[in-house]
Amino acid sequence: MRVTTRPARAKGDLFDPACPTRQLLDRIGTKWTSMAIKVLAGTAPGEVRFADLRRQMPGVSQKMLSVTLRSLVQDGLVARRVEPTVPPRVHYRLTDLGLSLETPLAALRAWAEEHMAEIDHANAIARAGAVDSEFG
Amino acid sequence: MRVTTRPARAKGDLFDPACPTRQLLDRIGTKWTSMAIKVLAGTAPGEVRFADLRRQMPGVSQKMLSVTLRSLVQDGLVARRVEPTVPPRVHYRLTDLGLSLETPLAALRAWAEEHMAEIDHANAIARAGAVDSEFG
DNA sequence: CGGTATCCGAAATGATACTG
DNA sequence: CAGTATCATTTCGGATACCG
Repeated sequence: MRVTTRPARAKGDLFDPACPTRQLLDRIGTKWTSMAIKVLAGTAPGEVRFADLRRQMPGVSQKMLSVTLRSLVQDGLVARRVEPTVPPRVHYRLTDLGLSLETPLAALRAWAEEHMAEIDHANAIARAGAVDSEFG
Repeated sequence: MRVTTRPARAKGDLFDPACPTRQLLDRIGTKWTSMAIKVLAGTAPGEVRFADLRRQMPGVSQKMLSVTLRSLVQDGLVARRVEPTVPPRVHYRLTDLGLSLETPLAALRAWAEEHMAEIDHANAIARAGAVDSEFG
């Protein structure tokens, strides 16, 4: 997953340099990243402030939102703008690159909304089977 | 990420029951899941044996492949067939559900292959900036 | 307001050894 | 061959406290 530091690239390259998918999933697979992108995409091309973003992401801690946004900014997916007022106001928006990621991500969301019930059902069956075997 | 046990659903539901995307990313975001799906999709509708699968996934340990496949089977994305020979031969293939997931996943892979260089570049810039500030 | 630093528990992954 | 069990390591994420 790796949200915080990003120096583990060298290790990954050792056994599979040609797998950008894994690198991408390391990013969007973190707990809050895809949700942040979704909210930012919903606001695009407008900007959102830190506190607003946090309000739209129930359960996220201040630290994790900060860490998530920092990594997105570092990856060039999100742009950060600071108003030098006191207190400062910080605005976030998706870059063009970030927006282009929204398309395949939205497709994945659509699949999830359409099929997660089937996955849940499969898990229920598997759970029931495990219980059955305990009765046997 | 959660590949092994799957009882943490209750906790997630507490703050966001309507987010199947997170649940899906909890699954495909694990280190080996998406790679396994990719290999299985490349072989579909045929089957692949455990050892073959492992050979096509450089770096995966026997344990992690086993854990990954078990979770995919439990989720109904992969079907498992055992030949009762000695030694036994176990075959894996994507279910229809798993195959349907391949489509949005392939879109994500395409995006990754097309744009990861830009992400790397953004990271290089960010890295350089951090170095610059140390010179300042 | 918008962070950062630190500590801690939980979870993922890997190495190794053993089994049917 | 295809696992499972156990142990050790790494990383993630949350809580808390402090800063400009």
